[in-house]
Amino acid sequence: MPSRLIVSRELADLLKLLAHADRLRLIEELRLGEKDVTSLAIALQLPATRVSQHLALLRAHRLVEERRDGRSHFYRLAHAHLADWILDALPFVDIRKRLGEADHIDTALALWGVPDPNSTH
Amino acid sequence: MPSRLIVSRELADLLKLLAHADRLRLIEELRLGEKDVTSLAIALQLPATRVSQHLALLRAHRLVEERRDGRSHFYRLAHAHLADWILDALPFVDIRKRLGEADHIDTALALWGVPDPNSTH
DNA sequence: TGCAAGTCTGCGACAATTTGCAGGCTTTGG
DNA sequence: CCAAAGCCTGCAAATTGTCGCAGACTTGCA
Repeated sequence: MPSRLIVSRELADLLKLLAHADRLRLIEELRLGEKDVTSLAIALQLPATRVSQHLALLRAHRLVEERRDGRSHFYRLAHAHLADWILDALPFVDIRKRLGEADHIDTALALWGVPDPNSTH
Repeated sequence: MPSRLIVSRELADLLKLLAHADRLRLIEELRLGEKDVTSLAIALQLPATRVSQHLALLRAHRLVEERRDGRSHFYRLAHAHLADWILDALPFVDIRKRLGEADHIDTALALWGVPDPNSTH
């Protein structure tokens, strides 16, 4: 019954794909909608070549989808909730890195334009 | 304002830590409660040394906590919802790997003893 | 047609991770 | 005290991932 092994391998592949600061920022950057490679490169202050390489990886695993318009290639998230799911991991980040700031998580969420859940009910 | 960069790096570190099939299986194995190293090694069919090395990593990032009783070292999840959050990622796994099985996700969940959410309401 | 903008892919050097093995530490039982 | 059980750490080889650069491809425009 190696099914659990197979599933854990697939999950590990997915997490490996996401385990890179630039790719995480790309995904969060696409939270609000599609963007082209140049815009993403400017927003993240990265060379367009590297952005393209990251997007190629995300695309190979079907996490983003591509649309071409003229010379530009626009990318969007294939799963609308992927960016949310990633931010759900913030509580698991080592507490020692969040020192001195009890509302660090909310601050981080606000940085990505996520409304504070504590103020919505 | 490099805060977003810092947060993305912390998240990437966390994901990197989780991006290993053995460590994922360890975490899922601890879902139901604490276990000692030998039990984990037997359950996962891995050499105890490797299990210990994986646990050391998870421990360094405060994802698991250790309790010593005699010669045995028992480990438990530091965050009760970590295992759940990981399984929430199953919908993002490349659809091509889930061929021919529409309820593959539920099957995977059942493999780890998670009750089917579709049958609870 | 020619050229530039925008993006992609291949390749090589460099960096990080994984894994088995050897040895060490602590506890239990005699 | 001594030996074995249970676990941990350090180290080196092998594997894997990253990143910059060079070159290619397509599209828009003159």
